[in-house]
Amino acid sequence: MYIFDSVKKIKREFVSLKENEVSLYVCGPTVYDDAHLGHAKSALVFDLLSRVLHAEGYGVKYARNITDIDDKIIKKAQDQGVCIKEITDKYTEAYHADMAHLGIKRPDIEPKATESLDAMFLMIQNLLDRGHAYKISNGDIYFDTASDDEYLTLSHRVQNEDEKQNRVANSDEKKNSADFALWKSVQDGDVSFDSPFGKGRPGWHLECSAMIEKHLTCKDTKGYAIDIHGGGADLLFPHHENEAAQTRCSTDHEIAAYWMHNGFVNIDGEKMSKSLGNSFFIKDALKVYDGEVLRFYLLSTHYRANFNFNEEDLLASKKRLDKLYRLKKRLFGLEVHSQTDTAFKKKLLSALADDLNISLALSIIDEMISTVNETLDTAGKHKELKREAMNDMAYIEELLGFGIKNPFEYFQTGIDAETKERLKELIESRNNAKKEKDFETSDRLRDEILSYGVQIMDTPQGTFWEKV
RNA sequence: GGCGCCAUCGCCAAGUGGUAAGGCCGGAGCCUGCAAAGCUUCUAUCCCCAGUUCAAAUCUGGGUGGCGCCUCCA
Repeated sequence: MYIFDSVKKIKREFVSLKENEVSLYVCGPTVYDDAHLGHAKSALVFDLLSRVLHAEGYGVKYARNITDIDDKIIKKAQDQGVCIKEITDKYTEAYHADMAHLGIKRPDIEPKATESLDAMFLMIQNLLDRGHAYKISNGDIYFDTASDDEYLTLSHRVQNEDEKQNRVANSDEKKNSADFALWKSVQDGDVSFDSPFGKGRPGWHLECSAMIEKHLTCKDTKGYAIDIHGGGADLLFPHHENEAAQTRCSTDHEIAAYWMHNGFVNIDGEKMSKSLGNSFFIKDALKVYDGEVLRFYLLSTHYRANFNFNEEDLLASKKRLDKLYRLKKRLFGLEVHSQTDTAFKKKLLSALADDLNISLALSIIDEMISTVNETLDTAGKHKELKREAMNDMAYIEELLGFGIKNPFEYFQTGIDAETKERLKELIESRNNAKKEKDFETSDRLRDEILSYGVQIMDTPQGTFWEKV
C-alpha cells in the first residue's frame, strides 16, 4: 500500500504503527446545515480508503467526528428559537441519511464534541501544565504558538513579521496573533458548558486532537497517536496545523504518521455556492440522480485532484456504471460460489493500493467487462467464466461499493408500478406482433414504449427495458 | 503580498525517465426484421521555449494560462 502523504509531499509506502492494524481519523461535518457535495467527496474518499485497507488485510479502526459545538450552530439555533441539540440532531440525522444513500459505510466511531469534553479538558490542562497555553483576563485560554518550535512545519507555512508582531485588535492579551483559542469563556445560557476553567465553549481545533487521544490512541505506537489523519484540503491550515500542535505539546507523540487531504468539488467550474442554484446539497442531487451514480461519479477522479461537478460528466459516469449493471443482468441468477483470488482481483486491489488510483482501477473493471461480454457473445456455455465473473463483481461491490443493487431495479428506478404494468402489456403486444412479423405494429408499439422514457432491448432471455 | 497545486485526444482522465491506459462523444463494421444492448475497429506525442540525458509527457530553468490556502469551510 502506498499513500501520498500530503505533509511530507511524497508518495510513501504505508507501514502501520501496529502490525495489521490501522487507526484512521477523518474530520467530519459541523452539523448546522445539510451536507453538500464536498462533504460527500471527503466521506467517499475515506470510505474507499478504509475498504482498501481492509482488503489489504488490515483491521481498520475508523473514526469521523461530528462537530456539534460551533458558533454557526448556535446562531442558527438562536435564529430559529430552538436549542442547539434540536439543530445538531436534525442535521446529524440528515448527514447519516445522505451518506447512506451514497453507499458510505458508517465509521467505527463517530465521536461528538459534546460527548468529548472530558478529553478536551484533559488536554487543556496538560497544555497549561506544560506551559503551552495561557489564560487571559476574561477567562479565555489560548494555545501559545510561540512555545511550539514545530509550529507551522505541518503546513510548511512561513509566518511573516507582520503576523508575528500584530496583536489582534480585540484580544490585546493574545501573545501572538496566530495563537488560537482552546477555551472561550462565555455565559450565554444553554450554549456554554461547565469546565474546570469556568463556563464556556471549546475552540474548534481542540476536539479532533482530544477525540484522537480518547478513542484511537494506543500506547507504544512509535511516536504517533494514529496512523492516518484525513480531511479536506482546506483543513491543512489552520485546522490540522493546530491539531498537530495541540497533540504534540500535550502528549509525547505526534498526532499522525500519515496525512491525506482530498481535493475540492467545484460546480460547473465555479466554487460551490448556494446562490448559483446548482446542486449544492447532496439531498438535492439525490432528487435528480441515483445515489450510486453519484457515488461512482464523485469517486471516478483521483481523490487529490480538484473535482469539477457537471451534468455532462456525471452522465458519462452513469453510462460507465450502466455497463457494469448490464453485465450483472446477463449473469443474473448465478450464485457466487468461490471466494478465490483471481488475476482480476489482484490487479484491481493493487491499483487501489497505489494511493487509490481509481482511474486505473476503473479501466481494469472496464477491461474485465468487455472481456466477459465478448466471450459470452462469441461462444456458448461458459460456466467457469460466468462463475469467475460473478466472483469478480462481488469483489467490486465489496471494494468499491459499485453494483450493489438488483440490476433490473437499477435500470428501473423512478418508474412507478402502474407504468411498469403498462410497459409489460406493451412489450407483450409488441412481442406478439413480432411473432407474426407485423413489424409496422411492433415498431409503433416500440415508439409508444419509448414515449415513457424507456428503452427496450431484445435478448435471448427475453425483452427487457431500461429507463433512458 | 506569502505559501502551494495544476496544464495529456472534442469532453472526463491514468501514466512521473524508456518510447501515450480507460471512459464519454464521433466514424466504420459485426449482430438484429429494424433497433437497443454487446462486440470489433479508427482518432493525441502530452501549453510554449530552453536545458540535462543514449532516451522526457515524465527531470531542471524560464514563460503563459488556470486554481487553492493564508478568515468559517470537506
